[in-house]
Amino acid sequence: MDPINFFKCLADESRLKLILLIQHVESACVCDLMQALSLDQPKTSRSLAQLRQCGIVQDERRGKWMYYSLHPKLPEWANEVITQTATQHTPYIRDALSTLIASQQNINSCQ
Amino acid sequence: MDPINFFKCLADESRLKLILLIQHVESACVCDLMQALSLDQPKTSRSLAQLRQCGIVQDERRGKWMYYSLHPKLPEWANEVITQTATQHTPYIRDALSTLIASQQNINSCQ
DNA sequence: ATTACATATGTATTTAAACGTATATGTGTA
DNA sequence: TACACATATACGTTTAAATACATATGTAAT
Repeated sequence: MDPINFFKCLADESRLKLILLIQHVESACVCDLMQALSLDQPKTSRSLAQLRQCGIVQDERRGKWMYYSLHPKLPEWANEVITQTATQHTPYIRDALSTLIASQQNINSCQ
Repeated sequence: MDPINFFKCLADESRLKLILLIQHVESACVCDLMQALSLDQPKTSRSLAQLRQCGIVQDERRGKWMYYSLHPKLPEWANEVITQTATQHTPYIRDALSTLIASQQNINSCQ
């Protein structure tokens, strides 16, 4: 994991919020994430792709949906950076996070 | 300290190395830093200015020289991010760090 | 096989960041 | 006051990143 590339990923509002959301909920599908952050579909997908290429997240297909989670092989220092950022910036994603959790609990989510 | 801006600062090789060097030696002047990293003067100065504006470093004039150190009011989470990065990336700055330490010990430094 | 839906990618354009060069500021010294 | 040195900033140019819109892929259901 190249530190420059890693920090570039965190240096963008959409990507940083995606990371923080994903680390809070363990795993989330693209449609729920784009809704929670009010992002359009290509932007969400591209942002997640960049995080995936960098090794920050992994994806997993379940039927039509792609689920993203933090990459299990994320180096400890990177994990620590994300955790520190998450604990200090909960307000920063509060609304998005409750939207996300709500739609995950909704059985009609991603209909 | 805005996290996006903070991570933008870390997302550049010169700036990240400057931070890691400064963190290791407590305080360093611009001429020693530019030498250690083989950067030209305007680039070094600009990079440090950006770190200063973001609140990551502080500067202090001593005669003709400007000395930079980590900002004492750096939030704990940011400090932790820098520390984690530093401990995991010592090889990344090893050569520059020994050059820097050598020129700091040299009485003719910054002549 | 066709259609609908979820997600990914291509491409052209806009926007922002980095860079190089020149110049300005600020300090110590002759 | 004039000069040399250390550092900072201005400005035009290049390079890279972000964005919008269109289209492609891949899956499930009819």
